[in-house]
Amino acid sequence: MKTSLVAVDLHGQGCADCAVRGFSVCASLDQFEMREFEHLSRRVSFASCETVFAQEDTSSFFYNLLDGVMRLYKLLPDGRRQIVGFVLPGDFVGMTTEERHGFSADAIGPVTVCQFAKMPFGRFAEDKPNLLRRMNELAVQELNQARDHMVLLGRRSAEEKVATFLVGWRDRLVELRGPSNMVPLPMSRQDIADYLGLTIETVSRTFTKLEREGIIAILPGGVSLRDSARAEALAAA
Amino acid sequence: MKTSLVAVDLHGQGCADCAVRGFSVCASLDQFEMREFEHLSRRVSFASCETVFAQEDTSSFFYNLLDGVMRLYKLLPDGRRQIVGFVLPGDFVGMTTEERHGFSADAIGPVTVCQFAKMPFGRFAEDKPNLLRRMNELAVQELNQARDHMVLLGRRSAEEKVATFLVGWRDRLVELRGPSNMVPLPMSRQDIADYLGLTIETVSRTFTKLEREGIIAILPGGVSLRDSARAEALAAA
DNA sequence: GCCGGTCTTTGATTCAGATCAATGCAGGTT
DNA sequence: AACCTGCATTGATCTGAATCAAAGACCGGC
Repeated sequence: MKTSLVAVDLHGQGCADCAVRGFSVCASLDQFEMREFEHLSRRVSFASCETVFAQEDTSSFFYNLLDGVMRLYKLLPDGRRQIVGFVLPGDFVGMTTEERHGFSADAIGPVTVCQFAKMPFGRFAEDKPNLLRRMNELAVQELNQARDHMVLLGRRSAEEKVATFLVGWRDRLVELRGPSNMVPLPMSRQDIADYLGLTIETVSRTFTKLEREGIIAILPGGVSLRDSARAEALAAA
Repeated sequence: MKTSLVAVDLHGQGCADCAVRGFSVCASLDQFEMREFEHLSRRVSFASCETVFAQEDTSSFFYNLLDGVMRLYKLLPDGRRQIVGFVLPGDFVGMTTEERHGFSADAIGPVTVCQFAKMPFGRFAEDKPNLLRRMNELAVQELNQARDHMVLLGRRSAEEKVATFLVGWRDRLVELRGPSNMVPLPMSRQDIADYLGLTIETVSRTFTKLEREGIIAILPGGVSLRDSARAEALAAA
């Protein structure tokens, strides 16, 4: 009886009641596969700012974000940082065939993940075309996002960068939580700067500029998109 | 007899003698699968500067580069261009589940590709875990490259960008053609600029600077890495 | 409420890289 | 050889964002 309880706890209350069940890789599994899959996973929580995995770590786990927000980033030897993405619930992280992750992930605020050991996951996925196709789909999606971000980093002005970020972040939240022009920003200004290839001062000044222009209102913990048409125009431009 | 000849021609002299057979997605197929696969593909050639597919095109084909070099790029409405990658023989291009490509590809010099119609390819791949896993591997590899490039675009100086590009391009050529410090650059300075998020003038000045410092020698059609240790140091920094 | 820390905003100044403007330099054509 | 034409290089100048330097603002802990 005790073992069973522990097991349930370790495997995280099962997938049946999982908030991200319909998204992520799980969406591709039928109920029998799901049952088996359940035993490969483990729910793990991290406190704010804790590191889930680091650049140089051996990549022994995959993660499915259940709750909270994470940042993924790469560090240069001299400490310069580039954030390569923010992770929201339902996102799948750490997919790789390489020995090491190549980037770090840490929690922005408290976070709960569904963790899979790489090896058993690999064995499970090996002969499941549905799951493999789904993983492909997700990888390709991420690749498209990455390419869009390259355009932003290489060819856009500070104002365009910030507007694009705000619109993009809002759109992701809308998909997750439904429409709203209030855009919570759990990450710091420094995080935003490191995501957009700017300095914290430039991000701050650009926020102020967008507010002066009536495009946004700066609120504690986020912004409100006052004139999303103009913000979107800046983002598309 | 005639039909057979035409078919052989259309399907491109078969896969058996294909130069990139051991690389790309093909590496995951056994000889029987290869036989079937052969009939899905068609060799197509493009002249220098011809467009293989455009950003807004419906993505009806995948491509496997057999010979030549291509550039992949995204255009902003106002004409700013970001090159998201250069393609060398063996590289697989156009993998996507989206309706449209989202980026353009054109030939730098004459090019030959192995072209697959998306639909029959999809049906063929559907239940082949080996092939699906291989495609995953390739997608993840590209994603890692894309993330490295984000760091370059967002956080590195002009000199570091150029050095990183030269070292990275040399390494890809070494893998393909064996070791050499002579680095042919089939793309124009403008292409390099649009890849690195710089202007053509800055690229040119940086080449000159690297030459003055004794790190490279500028030759017609390329450069020679005179001091690859120092170039690599700049690239890693 | 007050204190000490961290994060954000604002201001002054600098600088790397962009822009503007020639000039140089091949490869092809007549 | 003389003349294009499309790169590539070099020079002069400008500017957007970085850097340097203070203030504010916003906590959480007593």
